[in-house]
Amino acid sequence: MLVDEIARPDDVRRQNRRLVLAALRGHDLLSRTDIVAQTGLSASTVSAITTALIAEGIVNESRDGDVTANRRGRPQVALTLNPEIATIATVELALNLAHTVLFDYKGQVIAQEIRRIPTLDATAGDLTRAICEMLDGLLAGMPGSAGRLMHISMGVQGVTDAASATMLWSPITPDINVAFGDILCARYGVSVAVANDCSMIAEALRWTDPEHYTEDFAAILLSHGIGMGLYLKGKPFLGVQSSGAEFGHMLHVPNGALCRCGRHGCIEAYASDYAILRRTAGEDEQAQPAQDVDAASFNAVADRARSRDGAERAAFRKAGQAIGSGLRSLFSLIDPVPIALVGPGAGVFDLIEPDLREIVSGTTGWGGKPDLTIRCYPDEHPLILQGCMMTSLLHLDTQLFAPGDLREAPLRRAI
Amino acid sequence: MLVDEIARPDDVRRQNRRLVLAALRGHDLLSRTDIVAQTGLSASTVSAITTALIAEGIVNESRDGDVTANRRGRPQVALTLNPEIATIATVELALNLAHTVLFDYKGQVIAQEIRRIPTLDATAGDLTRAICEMLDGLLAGMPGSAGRLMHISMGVQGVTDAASATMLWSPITPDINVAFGDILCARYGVSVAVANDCSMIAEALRWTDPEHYTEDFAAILLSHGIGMGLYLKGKPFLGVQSSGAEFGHMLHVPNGALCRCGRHGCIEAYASDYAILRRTAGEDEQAQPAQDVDAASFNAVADRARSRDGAERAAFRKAGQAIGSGLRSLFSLIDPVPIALVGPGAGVFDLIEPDLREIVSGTTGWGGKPDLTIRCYPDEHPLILQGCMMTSLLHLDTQLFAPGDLREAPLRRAI
DNA sequence: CTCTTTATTTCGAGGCTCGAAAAAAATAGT
DNA sequence: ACTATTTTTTTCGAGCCTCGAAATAAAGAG
Repeated sequence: MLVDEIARPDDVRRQNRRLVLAALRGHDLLSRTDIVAQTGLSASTVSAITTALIAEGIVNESRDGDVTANRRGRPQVALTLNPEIATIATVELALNLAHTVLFDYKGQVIAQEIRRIPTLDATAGDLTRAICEMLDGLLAGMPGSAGRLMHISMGVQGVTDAASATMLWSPITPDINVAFGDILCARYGVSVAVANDCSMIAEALRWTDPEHYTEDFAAILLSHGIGMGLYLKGKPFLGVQSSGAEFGHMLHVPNGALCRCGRHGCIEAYASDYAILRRTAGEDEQAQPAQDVDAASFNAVADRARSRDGAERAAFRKAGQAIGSGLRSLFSLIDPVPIALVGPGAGVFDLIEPDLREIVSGTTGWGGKPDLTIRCYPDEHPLILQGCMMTSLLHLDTQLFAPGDLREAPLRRAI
Repeated sequence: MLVDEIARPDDVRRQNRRLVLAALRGHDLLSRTDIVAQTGLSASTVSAITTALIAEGIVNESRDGDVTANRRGRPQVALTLNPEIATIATVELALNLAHTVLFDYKGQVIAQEIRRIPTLDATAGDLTRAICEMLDGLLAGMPGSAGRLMHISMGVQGVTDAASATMLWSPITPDINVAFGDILCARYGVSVAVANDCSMIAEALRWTDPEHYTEDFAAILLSHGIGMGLYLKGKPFLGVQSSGAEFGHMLHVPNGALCRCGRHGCIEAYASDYAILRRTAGEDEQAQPAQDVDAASFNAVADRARSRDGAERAAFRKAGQAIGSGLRSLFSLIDPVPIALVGPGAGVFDLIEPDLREIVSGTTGWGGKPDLTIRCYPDEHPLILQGCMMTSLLHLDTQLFAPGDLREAPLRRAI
């Protein structure tokens, strides 16, 4: 109905606990006084909240890390998140690749495994079996951490539904509607978040570079496919059905080139690696997209594009136009925001930048700000990993470690 | 910083008051028991809140409107918003038209004036002068209401910045960056909301037809220009700089037809009335857009398009393709949502629907739901009016009538 | 005129935040 | 060595809030 949520007195405490945990998450070592300064809460409230957090084992006093030594007055005692209160696991699933990691509550790596899997020929069963094998192995190797597993975050290439923690469609495997969330939840008894890898990248950027990526920004992954992770008003923007912002499948040319999604004219059909190679090879726009493009041949094409003005350079220019066209439409809807380009395509930004900027320029027709900030991150994997980690840790901070819920078993998957 | 907002105990009461007022706003006559059922609050809390609201004069007990007559037990006493506690004013500013209305707190019209103004030749000063004259006249005619004026909402054609309550650019007048908010705020001493007319339409739909327009939907105005009002997750979506979702200026054809905004290839340059007439007249795509298109000639073209297959019909088909192309991109970003088409363009929907649907079809490449709901509302003015009204009333409900703030003078403009 | 039924208010318990005062724990000065 | 000063942290009481239970109010039914 129209009724929003009803507020209860203890919601206040929940919210302020979140604030304290967020402060601690951002700064590792903080005294109570620091927390007062950061959050704006009163000293009494911070005292009450921190004593509770310490009693529950979520936060530790760390005497050795003395923040302010040799000053007059009672010394501050530094607080820090207790790394051993929880373990989380992350899974990155990409083309021919699965990467699982175990982290502690402070975000330090406990153990990890990278495995090459022929995903194009793998069924949903194959994939889940491999992932579970890997997780089982990690947990078995770290018996101390196994019992403390509290959340799993998964970043996958493809279209996901966050609400049902399902991978709806992915270019890396023929199977569709794979309910990774339910499967992993059933096996490990913890809540599971499944999201598009681009959402994870956005999450990572927000935490690693809060200077530049604060309230509103977009991370665009230029790789095998074209995806986007979007932050609006300081919150991750997932689509209405929470299948994410499919930047790569905005329409660039009506009835244009064949896209891997089966439709025609998508941005991806001009700007992804397969699109660039298809054009470079002189194939028809309607030719079936390659399922896999290896980095070597992509880089070879980029090198040729840089050395001489030919079909290669033209293909990258087309890519720049496609992305620029998408950005122009995106900016019409949500106003210009800082853009992060991530993945192999970011490594060849010099080849696409001029055309991209030409199309985007004059975004605001009535004379608004025309400047466009773009930063490039050629390697997407560390960002995906970190995004998964932050997703899990933030889930613990906000959901699980809210008062009262602490001891309840997390039976359902996460939002 | 990263810190969200800090919660205090009285925030709880504020939120729950909002809930009670929202229930009353939606149902006119409600007993305390009804409110308990609607909101989920306890009877004690509802009792406490309603007695406070009655004491402050915001709510009235209405004995005559007996909800449940002739039943056993103590009869329920109906509560209703007190229409006389506040007056609000709305201003609709469109091409050659200004429409001002005074409403009471229950949303009933007190007085209104419609005035035809040659806006294309009017300066910002002319416009504000006219608006103030009209408002002064209405307030003078209703001496009882004048002192109770508490908010003004303005819906204008063009690009607005809600945060600064400014009209950044508008097709109806040459002047730009007109700070209507500051001007009206200074003159009447109340907070002022200035928004795009399409946002107002969305607001109105949400309240008049909550069945169909709940959490997520878009209202697209097809008229002199092409605009959009968007609701996401039950909240109005204004762009990052809160200049709104400029659907009409998404890119349809790179380097395409000349748009009134000065750029090329915008959807509006194909789908607005001036675009259709330009094409019908056989003019070049790059010809300067007409500043004003009268309804009669537009309808004449539509009639010809219906009667024979010629340039007219082709123009409407182009319009359908442009809108369809925009919808396809929009749906890629935010998933399909119900669409309301509003304004003159909605009256000729039969002419654009086939092409529109053909382009949109297959929106979700991976096999998601393809169904697209479109409803048409040929007359935009009642919706704009109602949207302005609801914006003001909701502002009073949520901001002004929160406890503690009641007697403070509203000196700044609204968000 | 009493009984039953339903609506609303009152009252006490248990939260919460906050400011002021108290306690704790160090350095500085004599 | 011992007191004064300074800074951090905790404790305590006031003033919010919601809620459940009990009390009160106001009808119709018998």
